[in-house]
Amino acid sequence: MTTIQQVLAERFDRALAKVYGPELAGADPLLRRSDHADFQSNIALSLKKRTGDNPRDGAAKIAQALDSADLCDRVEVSGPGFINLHLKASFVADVVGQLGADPRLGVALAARPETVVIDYSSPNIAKELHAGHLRSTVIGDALARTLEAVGHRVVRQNHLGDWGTPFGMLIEHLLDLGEGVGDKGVADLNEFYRAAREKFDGSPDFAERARRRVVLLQGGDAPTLELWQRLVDESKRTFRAVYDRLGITMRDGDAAGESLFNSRLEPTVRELTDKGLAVESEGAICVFPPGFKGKEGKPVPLIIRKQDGGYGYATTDLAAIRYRLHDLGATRVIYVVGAPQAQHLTMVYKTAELAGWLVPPARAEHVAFGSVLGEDGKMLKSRTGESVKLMELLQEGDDRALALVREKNAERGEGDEPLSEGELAAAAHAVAIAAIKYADLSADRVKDYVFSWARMLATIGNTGPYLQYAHARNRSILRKAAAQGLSLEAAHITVEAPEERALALALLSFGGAVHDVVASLEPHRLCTYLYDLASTYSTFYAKCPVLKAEPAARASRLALVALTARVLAQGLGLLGIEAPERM
RNA sequence: GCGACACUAGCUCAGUUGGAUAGAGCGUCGGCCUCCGAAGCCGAAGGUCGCAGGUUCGAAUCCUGCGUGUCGCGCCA
Repeated sequence: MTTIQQVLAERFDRALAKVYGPELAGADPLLRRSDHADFQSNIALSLKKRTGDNPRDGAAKIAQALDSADLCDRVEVSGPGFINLHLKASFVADVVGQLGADPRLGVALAARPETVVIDYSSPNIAKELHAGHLRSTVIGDALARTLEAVGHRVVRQNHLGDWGTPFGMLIEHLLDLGEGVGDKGVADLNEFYRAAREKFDGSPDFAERARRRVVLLQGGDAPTLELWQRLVDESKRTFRAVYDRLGITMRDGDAAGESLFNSRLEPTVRELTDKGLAVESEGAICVFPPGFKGKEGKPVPLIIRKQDGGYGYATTDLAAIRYRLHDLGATRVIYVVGAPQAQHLTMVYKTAELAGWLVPPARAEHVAFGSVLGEDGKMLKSRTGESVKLMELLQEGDDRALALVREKNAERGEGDEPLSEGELAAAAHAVAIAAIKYADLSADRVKDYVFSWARMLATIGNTGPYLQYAHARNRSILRKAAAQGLSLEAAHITVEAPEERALALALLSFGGAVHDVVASLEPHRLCTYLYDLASTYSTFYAKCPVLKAEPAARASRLALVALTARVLAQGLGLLGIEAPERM
């Protein structure tokens, strides 16, 4: 389908060619939604330097030359040189009609589909997912869904912490516990890890065994690998349980943990050394990407082989980015990782560039995010000062949401069948997930945010439940219409009332909002859009009766309602949030 | 010491990449259910966009300096 902006932009091209000649025809008309009209063009202001015209005169010339009789009721120059466009209702109606017929709801496919690798979630083996993993998991998943929706090939990568020195103590602890560990000993992973750590710190004997075990593991000793595999499998099982419950699309097959790169570490170091990028320094082998200065102005190293000959995370990260670019064929590599790692990641990219792995159009991007804070303004912790397990967080969400849904269900009016116990539980779960995810996604991700059940579960304001409510209320009308035998298909849409026009224009902005997220990797832009759509719809809902309207208006409004339901459900879906029929 | 990020209404946050009178929500105050789900809608009050310079027709947005806070800066990830 064509968008309003496309149609207008084409007319501006022609007008610019007419006024200033073909060389300016391609200039961006800078079309924006406006408080003073439906759209405004800022083109005349931006052209001042190129044409010499003062913006008001230029705007007048362009407006005069603009062939817009079929699109606009009025085109006027205003302020310092804005061109205000008041669209004809018939034009808006025509385009929103096309939107209704478009299965993609105006979300254009990417002109150039890419292979995009998204590194997100990335928990550690033998530790449970906790609140610290929430943001990466939720944001990464929303981005994965959104990029897929515009036609990119998305490769999820769960960069599990499944290798390295901690596994010495974990395996020895597993051996100490003996048989039957699969069903009991590892069940509480946090406790398992804590106990292993305690022994490691407390017993030199145990610590020595652990160190020897690490050597066996890295040497590929079969019995050791078997034990390691048991830990990995058990951990993955708990990850899967959390992902399922939270509605995360990461699957077992997406696991690409540190162990995957074990065999590539030595070749990676060799390649970097051969290329002259890595040098010996203080007994270690390091890359010093230019432009990074630390204490006392000394260059900051990426240590790719430690003094003791071992490899650290820098080597793994380099092997991983090489794998993603070369083996997976990515042209876009996205890291959904906390903001504190910004410098480290930049150094990795720089090194990958110098090594000739990361070359345009391929690029690597850090989707940085801030911390989840408790109500005390510090990092979210449980009462006992430990990290909050995601599973427990999700349970609390379900409990709180169930109380909320139950309370609202009791207030239901006549003719509105109460929800069954099963429906209540399902709705509560959907609401809880919406609350948690939306709170995480709706603000600029680089800032910290305070985790507050009261705020995220609020039924008014910019929250997940508010959007779900708008959708559910909307679906209620459609159910009633269907029960009356009214058709939602192929209705001729008209936009007469201002609320209808506002709703139509809001619906038409969906594709743009989705592509904003694709470009910026900032899901909150879609949230802001959806909240605006839901608000606009709520106003329409209050002012424009649907089922009680005259047949022609009723059919048109029903089509708008149906379209709104689709956009809300689709938009929430891109964020990983369900839109229940009833709640 | 060097660097990154943040700072917008009492609180929580937007601000379409330099455009018109800086917008929402919460909270406060005041209206709206004989009418499609009031988990809603409408209205009011509320601002030195951290501070100071600069760039230009125009700056919350770009540049410089400063302040406050958070986080990094060699063998953890």
